[in-house]
Amino acid sequence: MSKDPDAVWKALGDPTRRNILDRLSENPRTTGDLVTVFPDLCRTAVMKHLDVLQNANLIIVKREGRLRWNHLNPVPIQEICDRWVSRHVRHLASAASRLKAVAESPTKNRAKKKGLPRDNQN
Amino acid sequence: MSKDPDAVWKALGDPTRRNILDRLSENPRTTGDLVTVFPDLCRTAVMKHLDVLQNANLIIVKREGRLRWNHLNPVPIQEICDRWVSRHVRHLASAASRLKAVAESPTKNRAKKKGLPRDNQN
DNA sequence: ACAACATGTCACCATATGGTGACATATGAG
DNA sequence: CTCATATGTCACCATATGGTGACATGTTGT
Repeated sequence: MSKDPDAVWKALGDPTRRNILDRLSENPRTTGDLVTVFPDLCRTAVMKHLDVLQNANLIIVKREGRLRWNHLNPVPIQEICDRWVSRHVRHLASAASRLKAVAESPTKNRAKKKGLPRDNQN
Repeated sequence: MSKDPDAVWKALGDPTRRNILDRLSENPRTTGDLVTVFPDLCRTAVMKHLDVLQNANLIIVKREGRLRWNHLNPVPIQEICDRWVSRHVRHLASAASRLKAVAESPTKNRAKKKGLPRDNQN
């Protein structure tokens, strides 16, 4: 369903948009309602953010008369998280232990290049 | 450890930086090595990305002589994912089922405003 | 029908961002 | 010591981005 992870990550990179998604995760809201949530922003700014979210498939928009209802679509978020975690969980673990080893051995104790627990860098 | 989730999310919003993290999750690499991974980018561009990642605490930098080693710090990623998931898992579930209900009931069948499974919009 | 309400669209703007080349500095190798 | 290697720093640039106000369009309520 999420065609473009890049668009999803990019959309999540902005705090206002994450805040919008927070609100929508509680219940759907009309655009006008969301505008009141951000009194420091003008309406069109909020609409722009919603546009980004819609293009990233993070929200589903339903028009009812003059009301535009915005619904959270949780699937892309779950997808990128799952994908990220499944890709990295073993790597994350080994990276963490490696990081721990680096942190615990002072730099000056290192041999020149031999015996380092590092893989080929080239 | 991750002082600023905004910085983490923002850092993850860029595909090059996510790619860098992918590589570092396998094993640490020197800056020069990472530069060779992105032959389409000039060195300083890669360094800029690493700077963003470092400022977001997503990598730990260790200087060894003229080599700069970059290590993945998996903690902030795990933190924002955990926080995001824990905050939204129940909301995500209810939002998903609500979305499903919206998708399954044609718009014109809706009563005016009464009986809608929506909460107070204000 | 008309006014109020809600949203859509567009042009503009200041700042941010991802990228570049050039110069500088530090370390390593011979 | 000199040269090679690796990185640091800076200024610049084109494009992107988050924001604004104004005008336009569609729907609802009276």
